[in-house]
Amino acid sequence: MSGRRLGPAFFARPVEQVARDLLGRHLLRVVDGERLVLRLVETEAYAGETDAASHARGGPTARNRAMFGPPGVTYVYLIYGLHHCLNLVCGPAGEAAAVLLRAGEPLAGLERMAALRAGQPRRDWARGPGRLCAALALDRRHDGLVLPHPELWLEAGTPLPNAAVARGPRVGVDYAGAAARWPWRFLEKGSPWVSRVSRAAAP
DNA sequence: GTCAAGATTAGT
DNA sequence: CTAATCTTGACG
Repeated sequence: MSGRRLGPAFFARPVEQVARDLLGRHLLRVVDGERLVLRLVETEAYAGETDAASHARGGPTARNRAMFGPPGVTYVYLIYGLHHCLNLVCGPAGEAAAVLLRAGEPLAGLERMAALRAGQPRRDWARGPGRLCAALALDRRHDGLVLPHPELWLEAGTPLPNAAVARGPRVGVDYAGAAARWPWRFLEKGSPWVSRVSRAAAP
């Protein structure tokens, strides 16, 4: 196996620290009794109400309620009425900080992910936050779960050394003013599994 | 009540 | 570059 299951203590830290530390960790998902494994290669940190780019900026709503829960809770939202995105709540309860999981390298359950991705090219299974949720069959029903959960959890995996980590501004948050330029996107240098936007931005 | 825009993606 | 399609927050 890939190590111990990560619990609340892992997430109860500053959100940008957790986002950095999630790279190289393993995200596990059980679908119909089958184990799917992704090795995380791209994340983004979002703070709470002080972050103009965060969904929590306006306080709690029906959609973002889970963000205000304790560390280790999932926040899954629907974007553009089409795609789901998975976040993990960080910091103390009520702070509403969370890490968006943007991309992962598939390690196990490839056939199942292929079926869930319905005809997409194999290399595209988990590149991008919407694709990641599609590959793992995650949607709003998985909002507010407490990790570790019987069908969704994180294992220690192998954290990346600093030399293997790149960072840059968050994607798609131009509306957020100065906060749009905070370097809170973290990714594995040179990984072919990072999202399309991160590949385009890479040298 | 209306309405514009969004932490995206696939297809022109 | 644009369509697809649902939730939210601003505005009356």
